[in-house]
Amino acid sequence: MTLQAHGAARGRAPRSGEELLFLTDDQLRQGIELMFFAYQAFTSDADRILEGQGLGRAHHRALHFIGRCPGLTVAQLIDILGVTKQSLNRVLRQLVDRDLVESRVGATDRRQRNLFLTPAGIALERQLSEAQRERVRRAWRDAGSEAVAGFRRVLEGMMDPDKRARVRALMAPPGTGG
Amino acid sequence: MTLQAHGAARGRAPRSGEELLFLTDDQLRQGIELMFFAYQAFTSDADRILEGQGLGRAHHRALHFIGRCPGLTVAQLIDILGVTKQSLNRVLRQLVDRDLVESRVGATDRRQRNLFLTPAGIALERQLSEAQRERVRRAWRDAGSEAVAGFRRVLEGMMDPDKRARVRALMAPPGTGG
DNA sequence: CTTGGAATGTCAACAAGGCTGACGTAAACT
DNA sequence: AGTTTACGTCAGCCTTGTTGACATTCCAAG
Repeated sequence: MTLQAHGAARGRAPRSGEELLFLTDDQLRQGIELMFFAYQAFTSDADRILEGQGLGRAHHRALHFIGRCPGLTVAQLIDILGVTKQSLNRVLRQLVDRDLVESRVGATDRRQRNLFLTPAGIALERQLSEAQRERVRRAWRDAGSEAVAGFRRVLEGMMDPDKRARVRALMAPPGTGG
Repeated sequence: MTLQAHGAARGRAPRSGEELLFLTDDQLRQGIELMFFAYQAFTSDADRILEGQGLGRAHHRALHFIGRCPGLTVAQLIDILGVTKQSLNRVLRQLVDRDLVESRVGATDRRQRNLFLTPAGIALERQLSEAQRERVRRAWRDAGSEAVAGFRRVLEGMMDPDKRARVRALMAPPGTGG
């Protein structure tokens, strides 16, 4: 498991100041597996809570982002989640039926629907994300702040640039210039 | 529902030597979202290749780990993937039918099946993981080696300890003591 | 040799959660 | 007035997960 730099030493001209990363296929594969295993563990917490409640991972994701951005529109949520409106709509309808989410007609544009969590929705979302937060909190605490910074940089770098930009714009509330 | 670190400064006794992380709910939530978005991007590459081929993400995962650990048994693969034998068996049968995977009767224990990639399987697995490797490679290169070390530490820390141990044992070939 | 249990394969039925296509409605834009 | 946009919805399909039940094969213990 120890990352051997397999082949010959090639292309090692050191980048000025920065050390050049020597990335073997083996190391990259380990990174890929780490993503898989970490995500598997990461989703297991909320899944456990949701099971038997008639809700699933899809509902959790919707609850999360509605809680995160109260009033966001259906189209925005579709873009974030990367699903079709039909798929999201099924989930959303179930959440509204259970009084976890409220869908209000848009104020300026009345075609739009602005989504909000109800008190019950807020409570469930808190419960769900608390499980995940606890896992992330522990991992971060054990890894240290430098590792956390690296974690963030790498994960951000893995996103598609345009998606990252759109998410940034949505997540950052309007008045986040300073 | 505890968690309001927001307000007063409490529990701030600095850990000796190590800097104490101030983990607000907000920071943790950002970390959670980062996991979601990065994983979303991360899986999209292989998904694109697989679409229309009659294969899906489940097949990719199986191919990956069979390629990684040639000869591993069905039970080991079930443990790695965290699915039922029925679910895995369907995927495996499709892979065998397409001559991407070979299932050999175990040498020592003939109840077991040892799984291997065929040449065609190796080719497909390479193509799939190359897409993912490219994404990871770019993210790592842009982030620098320290960030990569942090990325790894945090993701490893997110895994369940027993799962991590089992995976380590499986992934490290028998003679990886030195 | 018989029997129990472990590892595996397989069939059936079902559910969650994706997808496409088609259609409807209301509101906004031009 | 006509077109486009945002959303809801119905119908049908696919992948991939689940449980339950049962057959097979083989190792190991009695």
